[in-house]
Amino acid sequence: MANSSRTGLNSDLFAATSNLNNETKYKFMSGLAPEVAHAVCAAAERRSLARNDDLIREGEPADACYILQEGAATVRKSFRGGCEQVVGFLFSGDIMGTAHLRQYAYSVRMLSSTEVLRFDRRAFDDLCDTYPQFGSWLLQAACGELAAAQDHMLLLARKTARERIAQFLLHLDARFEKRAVWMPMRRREIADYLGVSLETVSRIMAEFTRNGYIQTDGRYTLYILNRSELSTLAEGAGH
Amino acid sequence: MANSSRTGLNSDLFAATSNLNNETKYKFMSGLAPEVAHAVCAAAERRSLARNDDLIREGEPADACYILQEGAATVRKSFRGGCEQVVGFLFSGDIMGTAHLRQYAYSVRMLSSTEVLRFDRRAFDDLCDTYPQFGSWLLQAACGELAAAQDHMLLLARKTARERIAQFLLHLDARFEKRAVWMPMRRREIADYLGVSLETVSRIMAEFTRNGYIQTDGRYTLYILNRSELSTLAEGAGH
DNA sequence: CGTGGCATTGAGACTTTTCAAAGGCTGTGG
DNA sequence: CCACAGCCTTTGAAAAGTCTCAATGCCACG
Repeated sequence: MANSSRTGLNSDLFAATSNLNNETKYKFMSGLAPEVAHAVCAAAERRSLARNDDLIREGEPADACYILQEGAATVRKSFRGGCEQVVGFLFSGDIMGTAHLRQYAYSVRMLSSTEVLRFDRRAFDDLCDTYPQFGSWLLQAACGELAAAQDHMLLLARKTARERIAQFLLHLDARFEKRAVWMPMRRREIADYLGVSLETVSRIMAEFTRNGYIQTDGRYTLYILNRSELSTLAEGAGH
Repeated sequence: MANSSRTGLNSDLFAATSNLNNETKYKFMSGLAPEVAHAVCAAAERRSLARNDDLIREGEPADACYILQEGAATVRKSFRGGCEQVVGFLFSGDIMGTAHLRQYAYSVRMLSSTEVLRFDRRAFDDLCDTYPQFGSWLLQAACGELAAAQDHMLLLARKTARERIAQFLLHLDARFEKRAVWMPMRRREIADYLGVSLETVSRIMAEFTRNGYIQTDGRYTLYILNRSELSTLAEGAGH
């Protein structure tokens, strides 16, 4: 199920370079000079987590950063005290926990069993000071995430439910080179992320299936049958 | 109209330190060591712009970064080819144009006459390499913006029009220390930013005025009369 | 093989949008 | 300095899309 060729969410950087430099131990570090990559690896500690484990909890002291090595996760923010809202999905290569304050600004909960690299915050800051290249690499990644966040805001602010779901499915598809798209998240989580009700997600995916745009195989596997029609829908035909 | 005590949008960093270190030439640089701040200033070039000028255009080569010194601006992304969508507002202290790619990912259009500091991209990168502290300061700012973007996603994904507008007005209010809130943007731009129609903005602001929560004086000036009631509304009473 | 969570489907209700028209402010030109 | 023109805002009524509530069905896991 887990698939090592997935590239990161919100990370054009990783996607652009993921086929190069496979000599480096971890693909997400391609782009860094070998000695920098080596120093970064040396500072990391491997950890394994199971589905539904929380790697990071919003509000707790931000004393470590993580890079997702294998698996998938949700980014959540608490909302009106009780509820939690999904504001992003993470896949391998994504960075987690680079807070600008003392506390984490969001929670990260695993969608599958995962492997992460843990960086002690102090060690991480030292790496930035010692290797400016690492710092600017991180800055690039942050700017990329910000750009992705702006795209998502646009989706949330202006698109219809149909457009949102078409775009979401295409994004997932683009992230996997395989024909089958891995969908480890629940309807509830997709709905939260896209700002619609879970019933609407269900209804529109049923509609897409009826129209022959997609096909599902169980809960976790999706096939895109008509990419161009979905693209047209996602861009908002008829506006 | 322009007001030098405004702090930056999306910039808790600036807000937190804006009352300290007034010896430094530009308040947004407090937090940086004096020699770093000096080097940064030396690399900057002042520019003035008028209302409706575009500082940055989406898709053009990203060969400079800017810091907004005085005034206000909108961040825009093109949408369905023709239209533009407002994804953010900028005030003094905010950083613009730190793209992770070769091209700018968004446009920046001025809402008022403004003063900006221009940094040649190469000079900017050199500063990052020479002064790791500057790089991490930028990273912090980027993480802060990302956190703000996530908050905004939450607003767009889950809040009602009434809640969105209440939160928006409170955010504007928090950014100014004065009693009067400066609102240089049009209804259309507020509506885009909040993901509602401009008529809805108008209707709900009229409702807030009827209820005695706010008071407007011309198009550009707003007074918050009942902060606590607006807070309750913004958090979504009754969910 | 049962049980509980998750997904699907339907019908009615509600918020918000769209379309349309009138009113008011702003800034420009005389 | 005043008047006018144009744009922006306000307000109303009807329509559309999405949500909520509710019941049924399916699948995975113990």
